[in-house]
Amino acid sequence: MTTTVPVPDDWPVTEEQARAVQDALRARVVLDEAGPPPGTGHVTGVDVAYDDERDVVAAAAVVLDAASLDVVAEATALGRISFPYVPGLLAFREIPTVLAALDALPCPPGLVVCDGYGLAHPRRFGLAAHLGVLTGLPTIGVAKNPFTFTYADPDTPRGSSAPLLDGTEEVGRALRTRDGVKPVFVSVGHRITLDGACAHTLSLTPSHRLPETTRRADALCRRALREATGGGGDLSTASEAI
DNA sequence: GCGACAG
DNA sequence: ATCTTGTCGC
Repeated sequence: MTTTVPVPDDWPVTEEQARAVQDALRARVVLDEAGPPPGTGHVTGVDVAYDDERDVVAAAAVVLDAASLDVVAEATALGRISFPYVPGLLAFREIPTVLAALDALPCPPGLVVCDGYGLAHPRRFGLAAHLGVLTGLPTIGVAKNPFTFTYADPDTPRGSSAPLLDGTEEVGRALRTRDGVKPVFVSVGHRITLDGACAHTLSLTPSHRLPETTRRADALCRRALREATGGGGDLSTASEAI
């Protein structure tokens, strides 16, 4: 079942308002917890796909058994685009629909793995940190690009890593998940350590560069978007359906 | 001022 | 993110 969600009435409209929300919420990030042990319990991937023309967002949450990486549960949600894409403000574009997908799950999500950053962010409050504070769940961010940050190329073998730096501050880690393949960029979201976040990322990448959580969530939200728009029906009825 | 910039 | 063909490789 795909649930539908409106943009909250108090959602920020300007970039200035959005930055103020980040500055207010970032004090609530919890950084003194070890986080769940890798390979146990549930791990949930969340991702979002867009159709800017029709103003539709589809989000997916896919729960995996952390040990087997089998799919335990999944949910999707549809919404309207709640904010334009602005580097540093990605969370305001994704969070309402992602929260709806998480709420629609029939079981606890456990650790949530986001497609993007946590503390590796201009104001140390990226998508994963924001989602963690709003849900209270442990979260990590695994991004495909280094954003504005710098890093030295990790050694060739899978498991090698190098600090992801904002100047001299380590805000995350460039982590090699496959031999000789471009690393992913891991950062803490909420209620977990950076070492824990990297251990989970390696546990979720037995055969691909990106975590299985991200891969499953990406495939599911694209399918949900296709079925809501691309599938059949004209543009107006597709929008009315939301 | 200009360019870069998670998704 | 999204627009897009064929192609190399596990």
